[in-house]
Amino acid sequence: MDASAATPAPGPSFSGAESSAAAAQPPAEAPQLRVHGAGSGSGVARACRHHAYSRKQKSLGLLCSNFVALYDREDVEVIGLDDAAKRLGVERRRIYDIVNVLESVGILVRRAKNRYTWLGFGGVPAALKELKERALRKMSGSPVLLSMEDSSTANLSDDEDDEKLGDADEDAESEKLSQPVDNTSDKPDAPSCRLRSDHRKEKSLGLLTQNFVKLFLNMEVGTISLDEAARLLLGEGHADSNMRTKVRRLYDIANVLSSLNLIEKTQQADTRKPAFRWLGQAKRKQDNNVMVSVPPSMKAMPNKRAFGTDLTNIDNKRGKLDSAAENKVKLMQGAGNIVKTFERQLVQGKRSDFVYGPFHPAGAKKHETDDQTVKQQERKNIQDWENLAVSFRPQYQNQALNDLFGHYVEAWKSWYVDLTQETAS
DNA sequence: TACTCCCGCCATGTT
DNA sequence: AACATGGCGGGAGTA
Repeated sequence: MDASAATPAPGPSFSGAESSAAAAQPPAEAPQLRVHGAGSGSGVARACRHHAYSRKQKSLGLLCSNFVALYDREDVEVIGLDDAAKRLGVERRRIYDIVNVLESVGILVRRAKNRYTWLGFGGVPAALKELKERALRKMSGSPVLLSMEDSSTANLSDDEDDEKLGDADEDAESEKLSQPVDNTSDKPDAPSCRLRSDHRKEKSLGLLTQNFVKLFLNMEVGTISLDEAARLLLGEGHADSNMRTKVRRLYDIANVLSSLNLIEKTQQADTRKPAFRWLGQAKRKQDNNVMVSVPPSMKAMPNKRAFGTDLTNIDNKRGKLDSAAENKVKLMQGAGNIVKTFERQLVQGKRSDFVYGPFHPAGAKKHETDDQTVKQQERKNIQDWENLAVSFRPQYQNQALNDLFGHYVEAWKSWYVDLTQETAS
């Protein structure tokens, strides 16, 4: 049976039926699970009672918080997906989402089918470190700042997999971060090169999560909007549909990461555009949400959307599309994007929340954008770029990076010039 | 209206 | 074949 079967159908559903009635019920001592709400303890929880269907109560972020609340305890070791789904009153499918993200940041590990081991927040630093290192490693061997391991993914467009089959790009998802215990090595014929199936994994939520995180870890991007992130991860020249899908996934991921306090939602000071800022301090979120114990089956709400009967993906052709436009993503372009983000922050100076990374360029003061002429500003910006170039470069420890940076600077500059010309016209 | 993002169909992978 | 995973995108809630 599939997810739907595990779905606590509206109504009784939770009758226990399961092995241990105990397990079936949110354990009394179990941490309280929360429900989003404007604080008024009353309303929200009950809300569902009255067809006040609230999306927020079902958000992945909240689910994640509850998941963590449920398992972040000493005595927890093994986590069963079914059990989790049951306790949290959601369908299995959602648990996969959560678990994939959590695994990506080292909070748990998949041990076997249906079985995960809780590592806790203590596992995060190491996971992040590993991510960062991996990216750096890759960086030195690839022309793009951000590990392209997956960005390539999409670029290779959805159908011409294999292009990167034997690629030296090894690890990519290969390690999928974990999987230590089972499989991996046991693959019957453990082909040394990637399987076509990897193609699928390349788009996994877990991998996407890691790359999203890397964006922060390596780029020192203070904040980034999901569009930007998607663009960076995808590379230029992608069908809108691709973009939209990626962004959707990023929303999912961002919500989970937010609930872990790894990132936080803010706004790009200038554009007002929603964006996320890296916090890096994974921990249980302590918001003032109402604490209520989650009813065994939260799905009791009448499904406004009448799912299940819906024929959504009719004609769906999963792998399709993308007329595979230009699969060849210009690496420099990728870099250019990264820069754009960075540059925008610099240029617009309004970004009070921009945080430079460890290699904070001494000369890159954030200039306050008052009302002086744009021209002046532009001139100044260009200069800043130069300063940046100087102050940045020495920071790189390895030569490859160093050279690499040179390219970027050039690209940035030319990009910037283009931009200003464009705007001028 | 645009932005968010839940939901579950169904392809793909595993046993 | 049955079951486990999880990509994906429609379209409903929210702002």
